[in-house]
Amino acid sequence: MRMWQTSEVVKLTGVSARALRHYDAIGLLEPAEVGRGGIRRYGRAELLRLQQILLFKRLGLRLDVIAEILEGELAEVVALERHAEQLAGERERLDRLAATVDATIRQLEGDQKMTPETWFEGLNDEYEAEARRRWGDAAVDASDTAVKAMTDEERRAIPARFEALHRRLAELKEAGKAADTEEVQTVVADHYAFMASIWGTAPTAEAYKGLGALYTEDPAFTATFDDVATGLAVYLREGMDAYADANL
Amino acid sequence: MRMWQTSEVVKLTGVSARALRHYDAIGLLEPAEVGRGGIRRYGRAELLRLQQILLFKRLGLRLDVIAEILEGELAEVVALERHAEQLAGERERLDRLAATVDATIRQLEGDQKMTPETWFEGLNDEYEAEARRRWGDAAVDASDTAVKAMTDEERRAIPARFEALHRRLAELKEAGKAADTEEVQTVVADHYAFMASIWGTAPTAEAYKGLGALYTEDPAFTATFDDVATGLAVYLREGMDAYADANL
DNA sequence: GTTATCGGCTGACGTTACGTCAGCCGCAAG
DNA sequence: CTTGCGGCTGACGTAACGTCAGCCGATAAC
Repeated sequence: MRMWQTSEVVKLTGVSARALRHYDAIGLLEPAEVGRGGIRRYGRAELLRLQQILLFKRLGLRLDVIAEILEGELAEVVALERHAEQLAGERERLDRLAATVDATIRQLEGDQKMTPETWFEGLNDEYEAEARRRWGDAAVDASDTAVKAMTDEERRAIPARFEALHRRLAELKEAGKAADTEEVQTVVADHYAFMASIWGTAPTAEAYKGLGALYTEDPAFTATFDDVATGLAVYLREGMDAYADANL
Repeated sequence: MRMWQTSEVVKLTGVSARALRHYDAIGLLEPAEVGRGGIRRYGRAELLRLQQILLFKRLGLRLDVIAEILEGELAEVVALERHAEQLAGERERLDRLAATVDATIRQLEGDQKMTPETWFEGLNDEYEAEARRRWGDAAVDASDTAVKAMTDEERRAIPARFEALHRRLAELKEAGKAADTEEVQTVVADHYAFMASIWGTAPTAEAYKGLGALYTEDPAFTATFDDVATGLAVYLREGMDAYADANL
Protein backbone atom coordinates (compact mmCIF):
# COMPACT_ATOMS: atom_id res chain seq x y z
CA MET A 1 0.00 0.00 0.00
CA ARG A 2 1.13 3.48 -0.85
CA MET A 3 2.42 5.39 2.13
CA TRP A 4 3.14 9.08 2.65
CA GLN A 5 5.62 10.50 5.07
CA THR A 6 5.29 13.75 6.94
CA SER A 7 6.60 16.14 4.30
CA GLU A 8 4.35 14.61 1.68
CA VAL A 9 1.28 14.89 3.85
CA VAL A 10 2.22 18.51 4.49
CA LYS A 11 2.23 19.22 0.78
CA LEU A 12 -0.99 17.32 0.19
CA THR A 13 -3.04 18.84 2.95
CA GLY A 14 -1.35 22.03 4.02
CA VAL A 15 -1.16 21.18 7.70
CA SER A 16 2.20 21.72 9.38
CA ALA A 17 4.55 18.91 10.32
CA ARG A 18 4.34 20.07 13.90
CA ALA A 19 0.57 19.79 13.82
CA LEU A 20 0.81 16.24 12.51
CA ARG A 21 3.14 15.33 15.36
CA HIS A 22 0.78 17.03 17.75
CA TYR A 23 -2.17 15.03 16.46
CA ASP A 24 -0.08 11.94 16.93
CA ALA A 25 0.86 12.95 20.44
CA ILE A 26 -2.74 13.45 21.51
CA GLY A 27 -3.91 10.36 19.68
CA LEU A 28 -6.10 12.20 17.23
CA LEU A 29 -4.29 10.89 14.17
CA GLU A 30 -1.68 8.19 14.49
CA PRO A 31 0.47 7.17 11.54
CA ALA A 32 -0.20 3.77 10.01
CA GLU A 33 3.33 2.78 10.90
CA VAL A 34 6.52 4.19 12.29
CA GLY A 35 9.77 3.27 10.64
CA ARG A 36 13.38 3.30 11.80
CA GLY A 37 14.36 6.61 13.24
CA GLY A 38 10.76 7.17 14.26
CA ILE A 39 9.73 8.20 10.77
CA ARG A 40 5.94 8.45 10.47
CA ARG A 41 4.20 6.91 7.52
CA TYR A 42 0.56 7.59 6.82
CA GLY A 43 -1.70 5.38 4.74
CA ARG A 44 -4.87 6.08 2.81
CA ALA A 45 -7.08 5.63 5.82
CA GLU A 46 -5.09 8.20 7.79
CA LEU A 47 -5.31 10.75 5.00
CA LEU A 48 -9.05 10.25 4.84
CA ARG A 49 -9.28 10.77 8.56
CA LEU A 50 -7.13 13.86 8.30
CA GLN A 51 -9.51 15.36 5.74
CA GLN A 52 -12.35 14.94 8.17
CA ILE A 53 -10.30 16.46 10.95
CA LEU A 54 -9.61 19.51 8.82
CA LEU A 55 -13.26 19.78 7.90
CA PHE A 56 -14.27 19.98 11.55
CA LYS A 57 -11.37 22.23 12.42
CA ARG A 58 -12.58 24.81 9.94
CA LEU A 59 -15.84 24.83 11.83
CA GLY A 60 -13.88 25.79 14.91
CA LEU A 61 -14.37 22.58 16.85
CA ARG A 62 -11.83 21.65 19.48
CA LEU A 63 -9.53 18.75 18.79
CA ASP A 64 -10.84 16.64 21.64
CA VAL A 65 -14.38 17.10 20.37
CA ILE A 66 -13.29 16.16 16.85
CA ALA A 67 -11.72 13.03 18.28
CA GLU A 68 -14.99 12.13 19.99
CA ILE A 69 -16.90 12.58 16.76
CA LEU A 70 -14.49 10.50 14.74
CA GLU A 71 -14.52 7.77 17.38
CA GLY A 72 -18.29 7.73 17.15
CA GLU A 73 -18.64 8.68 20.82
CA LEU A 74 -20.42 11.89 19.95
CA ALA A 75 -22.96 12.50 17.21
CA GLU A 76 -21.87 15.09 14.71
CA VAL A 77 -25.14 17.02 14.85
CA VAL A 78 -25.09 17.15 18.62
CA ALA A 79 -21.54 18.44 18.66
CA LEU A 80 -22.30 21.08 16.07
CA GLU A 81 -25.43 22.30 17.77
CA ARG A 82 -23.59 22.60 21.04
CA HIS A 83 -20.83 24.43 19.22
CA ALA A 84 -23.29 26.80 17.58
CA GLU A 85 -24.61 27.73 21.01
CA GLN A 86 -21.14 28.45 22.30
CA LEU A 87 -20.42 30.59 19.28
CA ALA A 88 -23.60 32.55 19.86
CA GLY A 89 -22.64 33.11 23.49
CA GLU A 90 -19.15 34.19 22.54
CA ARG A 91 -20.58 36.57 20.00
CA GLU A 92 -22.90 38.13 22.51
CA ARG A 93 -20.05 38.62 24.94
CA LEU A 94 -18.00 40.29 22.23
CA ASP A 95 -20.90 42.53 21.34
CA ARG A 96 -21.23 43.74 24.89
CA LEU A 97 -17.49 44.26 25.17
CA ALA A 98 -17.36 46.19 21.93
CA ALA A 99 -20.24 48.41 23.04
CA THR A 100 -18.51 49.17 26.33
CA VAL A 101 -15.21 49.89 24.64
CA ASP A 102 -16.87 52.19 22.14
CA ALA A 103 -18.67 54.03 24.90
CA THR A 104 -15.40 54.49 26.76
CA ILE A 105 -13.69 55.81 23.67
CA ARG A 106 -16.49 58.31 23.11
CA GLN A 107 -16.11 59.46 26.68
CA LEU A 108 -12.40 59.96 26.29
CA GLU A 109 -12.78 61.86 23.06
CA GLY A 110 -15.78 63.81 24.18
CA ASP A 111 -16.21 66.74 26.50
CA GLN A 112 -15.22 66.22 30.11
CA LYS A 113 -18.54 67.45 31.44
CA MET A 114 -20.25 64.59 29.63
CA THR A 115 -18.37 62.17 31.79
CA PRO A 116 -20.95 60.69 34.09
CA GLU A 117 -18.87 60.51 37.23
CA THR A 118 -20.12 62.81 39.91
CA TRP A 119 -19.61 62.86 43.59
CA PHE A 120 -20.28 65.42 46.27
CA GLU A 121 -20.78 63.40 49.36
CA GLY A 122 -17.27 64.20 50.42
CA LEU A 123 -17.78 67.85 51.16
CA ASN A 124 -14.51 68.09 52.97
CA ASP A 125 -11.49 69.75 51.48
CA GLU A 126 -9.64 66.53 50.91
CA TYR A 127 -12.05 65.56 48.18
CA GLU A 128 -13.06 68.94 46.85
CA ALA A 129 -9.86 69.33 44.85
CA GLU A 130 -10.30 65.88 43.41
CA ALA A 131 -13.93 66.59 42.63
CA ARG A 132 -13.06 69.76 40.75
CA ARG A 133 -10.35 67.99 38.87
CA ARG A 134 -12.57 65.10 37.94
CA TRP A 135 -15.93 66.72 37.33
CA GLY A 136 -15.33 70.35 36.73
CA ASP A 137 -15.92 73.59 38.62
CA ALA A 138 -19.48 74.20 37.45
CA ALA A 139 -20.89 71.05 38.93
CA VAL A 140 -19.01 71.49 42.18
CA ASP A 141 -20.15 75.09 42.48
CA ALA A 142 -23.76 74.11 41.84
CA SER A 143 -23.61 71.63 44.62
CA ASP A 144 -21.89 74.13 46.86
CA THR A 145 -24.70 76.58 46.30
CA ALA A 146 -27.34 73.97 46.99
CA VAL A 147 -25.73 72.87 50.22
CA LYS A 148 -25.30 76.46 51.38
CA ALA A 149 -28.97 77.08 50.75
CA MET A 150 -29.83 74.35 53.23
CA THR A 151 -30.69 75.11 56.83
CA ASP A 152 -28.03 74.42 59.37
CA GLU A 153 -29.98 71.51 60.71
CA GLU A 154 -30.28 69.98 57.33
CA ARG A 155 -26.66 70.50 56.61
CA ARG A 156 -25.56 68.94 59.85
CA ALA A 157 -27.81 65.98 59.26
CA ILE A 158 -26.28 65.02 55.96
CA PRO A 159 -23.83 62.47 57.34
CA ALA A 160 -26.46 60.91 59.53
CA ARG A 161 -28.88 60.60 56.65
CA PHE A 162 -26.30 58.88 54.54
CA GLU A 163 -25.51 56.63 57.43
CA ALA A 164 -29.18 55.76 57.78
CA LEU A 165 -29.54 54.99 54.11
CA HIS A 166 -26.49 52.80 54.19
CA ARG A 167 -27.77 50.90 57.17
CA ARG A 168 -31.14 50.26 55.59
CA LEU A 169 -29.36 48.91 52.57
CA ALA A 170 -27.09 46.75 54.68
CA GLU A 171 -30.09 45.17 56.35
CA LEU A 172 -31.67 44.26 53.04
CA LYS A 173 -28.38 42.92 51.82
CA GLU A 174 -28.04 40.74 54.91
CA ALA A 175 -31.56 39.48 54.27
CA GLY A 176 -30.39 38.31 50.88
CA LYS A 177 -32.55 40.64 48.81
CA ALA A 178 -31.29 41.20 45.28
CA ALA A 179 -30.34 44.78 44.45
CA ASP A 180 -33.12 45.10 41.89
CA THR A 181 -35.77 44.02 44.39
CA GLU A 182 -38.57 46.48 45.04
CA GLU A 183 -37.63 46.97 48.69
CA VAL A 184 -34.07 47.81 47.80
CA GLN A 185 -35.21 50.05 44.99
CA THR A 186 -37.31 51.99 47.48
CA VAL A 187 -34.24 52.78 49.51
CA VAL A 188 -32.31 53.62 46.36
CA ALA A 189 -35.09 56.02 45.38
CA ASP A 190 -34.57 57.80 48.69
CA HIS A 191 -30.88 57.85 48.04
CA TYR A 192 -31.48 59.32 44.61
CA ALA A 193 -33.72 62.04 45.98
CA PHE A 194 -31.20 62.85 48.63
CA MET A 195 -28.40 63.11 46.11
CA ALA A 196 -30.56 65.44 44.01
CA SER A 197 -30.97 67.73 46.98
CA ILE A 198 -27.25 67.81 47.54
CA TRP A 199 -26.33 68.25 43.90
CA GLY A 200 -28.88 70.97 43.41
CA THR A 201 -30.28 69.12 40.40
CA ALA A 202 -31.73 65.72 39.65
CA PRO A 203 -28.93 63.49 38.35
CA THR A 204 -29.25 62.00 34.88
CA ALA A 205 -29.05 58.24 34.54
CA GLU A 206 -25.45 58.54 33.45
CA ALA A 207 -24.50 60.79 36.30
CA TYR A 208 -26.19 58.56 38.86
CA LYS A 209 -24.58 55.42 37.53
CA GLY A 210 -21.27 57.21 37.53
CA LEU A 211 -21.70 57.93 41.20
CA GLY A 212 -22.31 54.24 41.81
CA ALA A 213 -19.19 53.43 39.86
CA LEU A 214 -17.19 55.81 41.98
CA TYR A 215 -18.39 54.11 45.15
CA THR A 216 -16.82 50.89 43.99
CA GLU A 217 -13.82 52.36 42.26
CA ASP A 218 -12.41 54.62 44.91
CA PRO A 219 -11.03 52.49 47.75
CA ALA A 220 -11.57 55.26 50.26
CA PHE A 221 -15.32 55.21 49.64
CA THR A 222 -15.46 51.47 49.25
CA ALA A 223 -13.81 51.13 52.62
CA THR A 224 -16.33 53.54 54.12
CA PHE A 225 -19.18 51.40 52.90
CA ASP A 226 -17.42 48.29 54.05
CA ASP A 227 -17.37 49.67 57.56
CA VAL A 228 -21.14 49.32 57.43
CA ALA A 229 -21.28 45.97 55.69
CA THR A 230 -18.85 44.09 53.50
CA GLY A 231 -19.64 44.42 49.84
CA LEU A 232 -22.11 47.23 50.42
CA ALA A 233 -20.53 49.48 47.84
CA VAL A 234 -21.03 46.93 45.10
CA TYR A 235 -24.54 46.22 46.33
CA LEU A 236 -25.50 49.87 46.26
CA ARG A 237 -24.00 50.33 42.83
CA GLU A 238 -26.09 47.44 41.54
CA GLY A 239 -29.17 49.01 43.03
CA MET A 240 -28.34 52.38 41.53
CA ASP A 241 -27.76 50.84 38.12
CA ALA A 242 -31.12 49.11 38.28
CA TYR A 243 -32.81 52.29 39.46
CA ALA A 244 -31.30 54.37 36.70
CA ASP A 245 -32.23 51.82 34.08
CA ALA A 246 -35.80 51.64 35.30
CA ASN A 247 -36.57 55.24 36.14
CA LEU A 248 -34.18 57.68 34.52
CA MET B 1 -1.22 55.20 56.33
CA ARG B 2 -3.89 52.58 56.30
CA MET B 3 -2.76 49.33 54.71
CA TRP B 4 -4.73 46.36 53.43
CA GLN B 5 -3.41 42.83 53.18
CA THR B 6 -4.38 40.30 50.56
CA SER B 7 -7.57 38.96 52.10
CA GLU B 8 -8.87 42.48 52.69
CA VAL B 9 -8.18 43.54 49.15
CA VAL B 10 -9.99 40.42 48.03
CA LYS B 11 -13.06 41.43 49.97
CA LEU B 12 -12.90 45.02 48.83
CA THR B 13 -12.41 44.40 45.16
CA GLY B 14 -13.48 40.86 44.45
CA VAL B 15 -10.28 39.82 42.71
CA SER B 16 -8.76 36.53 43.82
CA ALA B 17 -5.67 36.28 45.98
CA ARG B 18 -4.03 34.29 43.21
CA ALA B 19 -4.69 37.09 40.77
CA LEU B 20 -3.10 39.61 43.12
CA ARG B 21 0.01 37.45 43.39
CA HIS B 22 -0.01 37.07 39.65
CA TYR B 23 -0.15 40.82 39.14
CA ASP B 24 2.74 41.11 41.55
CA ALA B 25 4.70 38.45 39.70
CA ILE B 26 4.35 40.17 36.34
CA GLY B 27 4.96 43.58 37.85
CA LEU B 28 1.52 44.91 37.06
CA LEU B 29 0.66 45.70 40.66
CA GLU B 30 3.27 45.47 43.39
CA PRO B 31 2.33 45.83 47.05
CA ALA B 32 3.42 48.98 48.83
CA GLU B 33 5.45 46.84 51.18
CA VAL B 34 6.14 43.23 51.98
CA GLY B 35 6.27 42.21 55.62
CA ARG B 36 7.77 39.28 57.45
CA GLY B 37 6.80 35.99 55.93
CA GLY B 38 6.39 37.71 52.58
CA ILE B 39 3.02 39.17 53.52
CA ARG B 40 1.83 41.71 50.96
CA ARG B 41 0.44 45.03 52.13
CA TYR B 42 -1.30 47.39 49.75
CA GLY B 43 -1.78 51.11 50.29
CA ARG B 44 -4.33 53.55 48.93
CA ALA B 45 -2.28 54.19 45.80
CA GLU B 46 -2.15 50.50 45.01
CA LEU B 47 -5.88 50.11 45.48
CA LEU B 48 -6.49 52.99 43.12
CA ARG B 49 -4.21 51.38 40.59
CA LEU B 50 -6.00 48.09 41.06
CA GLN B 51 -9.31 49.76 40.34
CA GLN B 52 -7.94 51.05 37.09
CA ILE B 53 -6.63 47.62 36.24
CA LEU B 54 -10.06 46.13 36.84
CA LEU B 55 -11.66 48.84 34.77
CA PHE B 56 -9.50 48.01 31.77
CA LYS B 57 -9.87 44.32 32.38
CA ARG B 58 -13.62 44.64 32.09
CA LEU B 59 -13.03 46.13 28.67
CA GLY B 60 -11.17 42.98 27.74
CA LEU B 61 -7.70 44.48 27.48
CA ARG B 62 -4.71 42.24 27.99
CA LEU B 63 -2.66 42.67 31.14
CA ASP B 64 0.50 43.71 29.33
CA VAL B 65 -1.45 46.40 27.49
CA ILE B 66 -2.99 47.58 30.74
CA ALA B 67 0.50 47.84 32.20
CA GLU B 68 1.61 49.97 29.28
CA ILE B 69 -1.32 52.29 29.73
CA LEU B 70 -0.75 52.68 33.45
CA GLU B 71 2.94 53.30 32.90
CA GLY B 72 2.02 56.03 30.45
CA GLU B 73 3.80 54.26 27.61
CA LEU B 74 0.60 53.91 25.66
CA ALA B 75 -2.25 56.39 25.36
CA GLU B 76 -5.53 55.05 26.64
CA VAL B 77 -7.48 56.14 23.57
CA VAL B 78 -4.99 54.54 21.23
CA ALA B 79 -5.11 51.27 23.11
CA LEU B 80 -8.88 51.26 23.17
CA GLU B 81 -9.24 52.04 19.51
CA ARG B 82 -6.83 49.30 18.63
CA HIS B 83 -8.75 47.00 20.91
CA ALA B 84 -12.05 47.95 19.32
CA GLU B 85 -10.65 46.98 15.94
CA GLN B 86 -9.55 43.62 17.22
CA LEU B 87 -12.95 43.04 18.73
CA ALA B 88 -14.60 43.86 15.44
CA GLY B 89 -12.35 41.41 13.65
CA GLU B 90 -13.04 38.73 16.19
CA ARG B 91 -16.74 39.30 15.83
CA GLU B 92 -16.57 38.99 12.09
CA ARG B 93 -14.66 35.76 12.39
CA LEU B 94 -17.22 34.40 14.80
CA ASP B 95 -20.05 35.38 12.50
CA ARG B 96 -18.54 33.56 9.59
CA LEU B 97 -17.90 30.52 11.73
CA ALA B 98 -21.42 30.53 13.06
CA ALA B 99 -22.85 30.79 9.56
CA THR B 100 -20.79 27.84 8.39
CA VAL B 101 -21.72 25.77 11.40
CA ASP B 102 -25.40 26.57 10.96
CA ALA B 103 -25.23 25.65 7.30
CA THR B 104 -23.62 22.35 8.19
CA ILE B 105 -26.27 21.61 10.78
CA ARG B 106 -29.03 22.34 8.30
CA GLN B 107 -27.39 20.00 5.85
CA LEU B 108 -27.27 17.26 8.43
CA GLU B 109 -30.90 17.74 9.32
CA GLY B 110 -32.47 16.97 6.00
CA ASP B 111 -31.67 19.65 3.53
CA GLN B 112 -32.53 21.54 0.45
CA LYS B 113 -29.07 21.61 -1.00
CA MET B 114 -27.14 18.83 -2.66
CA THR B 115 -24.20 18.34 -0.40
CA PRO B 116 -21.47 15.76 -0.38
CA GLU B 117 -23.17 14.17 2.59
CA THR B 118 -26.27 13.42 0.61
CA TRP B 119 -24.75 12.87 -2.79
CA PHE B 120 -23.70 9.37 -2.17
CA GLU B 121 -25.12 8.05 1.03
CA GLY B 122 -27.42 6.16 -1.16
CA LEU B 123 -28.75 8.49 -3.80
CA ASN B 124 -31.84 9.96 -2.38
CA ASP B 125 -34.97 9.39 -4.37
CA GLU B 126 -35.25 12.83 -5.82
CA TYR B 127 -31.83 12.80 -7.35
CA GLU B 128 -31.67 9.17 -8.11
CA ALA B 129 -34.37 9.72 -10.72
CA GLU B 130 -32.43 12.65 -12.14
CA ALA B 131 -29.23 10.61 -12.24
CA ARG B 132 -30.90 7.69 -14.00
CA ARG B 133 -32.25 10.07 -16.61
CA ARG B 134 -28.87 11.69 -17.22
CA TRP B 135 -26.55 8.74 -17.05
CA GLY B 136 -28.77 5.71 -17.33
CA ASP B 137 -29.65 2.84 -15.03
CA ALA B 138 -26.44 0.93 -15.55
CA ALA B 139 -24.27 3.86 -14.46
CA VAL B 140 -26.29 4.55 -11.34
CA ASP B 141 -26.26 0.91 -10.33
CA ALA B 142 -22.52 0.75 -10.92
CA SER B 143 -21.97 3.73 -8.69
CA ASP B 144 -24.18 2.22 -6.05
CA THR B 145 -22.11 -0.93 -6.13
CA ALA B 146 -18.83 0.96 -6.05
CA VAL B 147 -19.82 3.04 -3.04
CA LYS B 148 -21.15 0.01 -1.20
CA ALA B 149 -17.86 -1.74 -1.88
CA MET B 150 -15.91 1.00 -0.10
CA THR B 151 -14.69 0.58 3.41
CA ASP B 152 -16.60 2.48 6.06
CA GLU B 153 -13.62 4.77 6.50
CA GLU B 154 -13.56 5.64 2.89
CA ARG B 155 -17.27 6.23 2.69
CA ARG B 156 -17.29 8.48 5.72
CA ALA B 157 -14.44 10.52 4.32
CA ILE B 158 -16.20 11.32 1.05
CA PRO B 159 -17.58 14.67 2.22
CA ALA B 160 -14.25 15.79 3.61
CA ARG B 161 -12.49 14.87 0.38
CA PHE B 162 -14.95 16.83 -1.68
CA GLU B 163 -14.53 19.72 0.68
CA ALA B 164 -10.77 19.57 0.30
CA LEU B 165 -11.03 19.57 -3.49
CA HIS B 166 -13.45 22.47 -3.45
CA ARG B 167 -11.16 24.49 -1.22
CA ARG B 168 -8.16 23.88 -3.43
CA LEU B 169 -10.21 25.08 -6.35
CA ALA B 170 -11.50 28.09 -4.45
CA GLU B 171 -7.94 29.13 -3.64
CA LEU B 172 -6.90 28.95 -7.27
CA LYS B 173 -10.01 30.88 -8.23
CA GLU B 174 -9.18 33.56 -5.67
CA ALA B 175 -5.68 33.72 -7.10
CA GLY B 176 -7.22 34.52 -10.47
CA LYS B 177 -6.11 31.36 -12.23
CA ALA B 178 -8.16 30.52 -15.31
CA ALA B 179 -10.02 27.23 -15.22
CA ASP B 180 -7.92 25.75 -18.01
CA THR B 181 -4.66 26.61 -16.27
CA GLU B 182 -2.40 23.69 -15.53
CA GLU B 183 -2.67 24.14 -11.79
CA VAL B 184 -6.44 24.07 -11.90
CA GLN B 185 -6.39 21.14 -14.26
CA THR B 186 -4.29 19.23 -11.76
CA VAL B 187 -7.00 19.63 -9.17
CA VAL B 188 -9.66 18.76 -11.70
CA ALA B 189 -7.69 15.61 -12.51
CA ASP B 190 -7.92 14.68 -8.85
CA HIS B 191 -11.61 15.45 -8.95
CA TYR B 192 -12.00 13.27 -11.98
CA ALA B 193 -10.14 10.40 -10.35
CA PHE B 194 -12.23 10.74 -7.25
CA MET B 195 -15.45 10.74 -9.24
CA ALA B 196 -14.23 7.65 -11.04
CA SER B 197 -13.79 5.88 -7.74
CA ILE B 198 -17.29 6.83 -6.74
CA TRP B 199 -18.89 5.95 -10.02
CA GLY B 200 -17.06 2.68 -10.17
CA THR B 201 -15.79 3.52 -13.66
CA ALA B 202 -13.89 6.30 -15.37
CA PRO B 203 -16.46 8.79 -16.68
CA THR B 204 -16.58 9.44 -20.38
CA ALA B 205 -16.10 13.01 -21.58
CA GLU B 206 -19.82 13.27 -22.05
CA ALA B 207 -20.68 11.94 -18.61
CA TYR B 208 -18.11 14.15 -16.92
CA LYS B 209 -19.31 17.25 -18.75
CA GLY B 210 -22.82 16.29 -17.84
CA LEU B 211 -21.85 16.32 -14.20
CA GLY B 212 -20.38 19.77 -14.61
CA ALA B 213 -23.59 20.90 -16.22
CA LEU B 214 -25.57 19.51 -13.31
CA TYR B 215 -23.43 21.53 -10.91
CA THR B 216 -24.36 24.77 -12.60
CA GLU B 217 -27.89 23.96 -13.65
CA ASP B 218 -29.28 22.57 -10.46
CA PRO B 219 -29.56 25.36 -7.88
CA ALA B 220 -29.30 22.81 -5.09
CA PHE B 221 -25.80 21.92 -6.26
CA THR B 222 -24.84 25.44 -7.16
CA ALA B 223 -25.76 26.68 -3.71
CA THR B 224 -23.49 24.15 -2.06
CA PHE B 225 -20.55 25.29 -4.13
CA ASP B 226 -21.35 28.89 -3.44
CA ASP B 227 -21.01 28.22 0.27
CA VAL B 228 -17.32 27.66 -0.38
CA ALA B 229 -16.80 30.48 -2.83
CA THR B 230 -19.15 32.42 -5.01
CA GLY B 231 -19.13 31.25 -8.57
CA LEU B 232 -17.27 28.08 -7.74
CA ALA B 233 -19.78 25.84 -9.53
CA VAL B 234 -19.24 27.65 -12.83
CA TYR B 235 -15.49 27.68 -12.30
CA LEU B 236 -15.43 23.96 -11.69
CA ARG B 237 -17.62 23.25 -14.71
CA GLU B 238 -15.25 25.22 -16.90
CA GLY B 239 -12.37 23.23 -15.51
CA MET B 240 -14.22 19.97 -16.09
CA ASP B 241 -15.09 20.91 -19.64
CA ALA B 242 -11.49 21.79 -20.39
CA TYR B 243 -10.31 18.59 -18.76
CA ALA B 244 -12.75 16.46 -20.74
CA ASP B 245 -11.79 18.15 -24.00
CA ALA B 246 -8.10 17.71 -23.40
CA ASN B 247 -7.96 14.27 -21.88
CA LEU B 248 -11.08 12.23 -22.54
C1' DG C 1 35.59 6.57 2.42
C1' DT C 2 34.35 10.74 4.31
C1' DT C 3 31.68 14.69 4.84
C1' DA C 4 28.10 18.12 4.16
C1' DT C 5 23.29 18.23 3.57
C1' DC C 6 18.59 17.10 3.82
C1' DG C 7 14.58 15.62 6.24
C1' DG C 8 12.80 13.77 10.34
C1' DC C 9 12.53 13.08 15.25
C1' DT C 10 12.43 14.11 20.21
C1' DG C 11 12.27 17.11 23.94
C1' DA C 12 11.23 21.54 25.90
C1' DC C 13 9.89 26.31 26.31
C1' DG C 14 6.52 30.10 25.15
C1' DT C 15 1.79 31.76 24.72
C1' DT C 16 -2.77 33.92 28.41
C1' DA C 17 -4.38 34.65 33.00
C1' DC C 18 -4.87 32.75 36.33
C1' DG C 19 -7.15 27.93 39.07
C1' DT C 20 -5.73 24.46 41.81
C1' DC C 21 -3.10 21.84 44.67
C1' DA C 22 0.95 20.66 47.80
C1' DG C 23 3.86 21.85 51.30
C1' DC C 24 5.84 25.15 54.46
C1' DC C 25 5.60 29.27 57.93
C1' DG C 26 4.20 32.57 61.50
C1' DC C 27 1.02 33.91 64.78
C1' DA C 28 -2.81 33.46 67.97
C1' DA C 29 -6.29 30.72 70.48
C1' DG C 30 -7.41 26.59 73.12
C1' DC D 1 2.05 22.68 73.01
C1' DT D 2 -0.92 21.62 69.46
C1' DT D 3 -4.42 23.38 66.24
C1' DG D 4 -5.95 26.22 62.95
C1' DC D 5 -6.12 30.14 60.06
C1' DG D 6 -4.01 32.94 56.65
C1' DG D 7 -0.37 33.74 53.66
C1' DC D 8 3.47 32.41 50.82
C1' DT D 9 6.22 29.92 47.31
C1' DG D 10 6.69 26.75 43.75
C1' DA D 11 4.77 23.96 40.07
C1' DC D 12 1.47 21.85 36.97
C1' DG D 13 -2.55 22.44 33.80
C1' DT D 14 -5.06 24.88 30.16
C1' DA D 15 -5.39 24.94 23.69
C1' DA D 16 -2.99 24.09 19.82
C1' DC D 17 0.58 24.27 18.08
C1' DG D 18 5.24 27.71 16.72
C1' DT D 19 9.84 27.75 17.36
C1' DC D 20 14.23 26.47 18.46
C1' DA D 21 18.08 23.18 19.88
C1' DG D 22 20.30 19.03 19.36
C1' DC D 23 20.60 14.41 17.58
C1' DC D 24 20.05 10.63 13.70
C1' DG D 25 19.90 8.19 9.41
C1' DA D 26 20.17 8.30 4.47
C1' DT D 27 21.93 10.38 0.45
C1' DA D 28 24.82 13.21 -2.52
C1' DA D 29 29.10 15.42 -3.30
C1' DC D 30 34.04 15.25 -2.96
